Amino acid sequence: MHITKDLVAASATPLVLGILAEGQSYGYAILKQVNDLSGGHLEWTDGLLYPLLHRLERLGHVQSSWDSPPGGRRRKYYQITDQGRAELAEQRAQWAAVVETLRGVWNAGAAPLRPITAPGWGMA
Amino acid sequence: MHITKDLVAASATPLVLGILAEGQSYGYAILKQVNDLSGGHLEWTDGLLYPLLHRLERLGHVQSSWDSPPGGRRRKYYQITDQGRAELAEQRAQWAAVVETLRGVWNAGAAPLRPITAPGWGMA
DNA sequence: TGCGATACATAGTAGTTCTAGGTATAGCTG
DNA sequence: CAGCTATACCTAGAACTACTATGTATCGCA
Repeated sequence: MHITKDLVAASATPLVLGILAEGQSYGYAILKQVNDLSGGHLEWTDGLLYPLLHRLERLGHVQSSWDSPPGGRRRKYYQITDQGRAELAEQRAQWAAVVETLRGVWNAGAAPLRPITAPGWGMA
Repeated sequence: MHITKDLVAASATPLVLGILAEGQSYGYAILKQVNDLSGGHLEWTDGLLYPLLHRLERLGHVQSSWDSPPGGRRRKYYQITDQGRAELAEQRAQWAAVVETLRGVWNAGAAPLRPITAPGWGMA
């Protein structure tokens, strides 16, 4: 399944912030993790991720620091900031609102009487 | 709550197709319906909707026909095509995949042991 | 020593989108 | 009937964004 550009764009920031909320990571690892977590549906390239990380840093949502161990490749580790956690909460709320709206439309014809409350979609 | 541009863009097509899947409608009514259904979170302008409807028509997802009753304003009614229904199903599947991925990330730290299967998110 | 994987970066094009403006009419109010 | 608001539709072009293509460098392995 190919995911449309718009959906990829809309989910990119919350995905990265969500991953970093669990612990610091670096570009290449995030890339692999997203491609893995999505079951291969989201096919991110590094050209998508690095500019996004730079933007998040510019906005103050993440911080970076280089790690250059003697016997290994240099990596730029990113960690989420308090401001980034606030942004993540905000994004989750927005996603919840939009998903709720979509479900309202999609379920209107299909199952009008089913009372639906999905788990895991509460506001952060 | 202000919804980001990207999320608005990503949800616009599935919303319109979803609304038209329940019956034909016209631009102005769709506009009101979306603003209403989203609880005011999605604030669409006509400048967003009309070009979108034109694009959907160009792609063959919807068909339009003018209605100009003697004692009323002219309206351009849109109805979904078979191809449009297929597209809607595809979009639902994509949304399900992305939402699933996001939930995987977001729940990882919060509730690792909860087995989650949301209702209403099956592929069309 | 050559290749694939790891790791990061960005210039510039190619594309999209949203603002701002335009047309027109119905219906209400004074 | 003049003026206003709501209804109803449309689009040019500026303003913005994102993705492709390309570049650098090192490690591990055969």
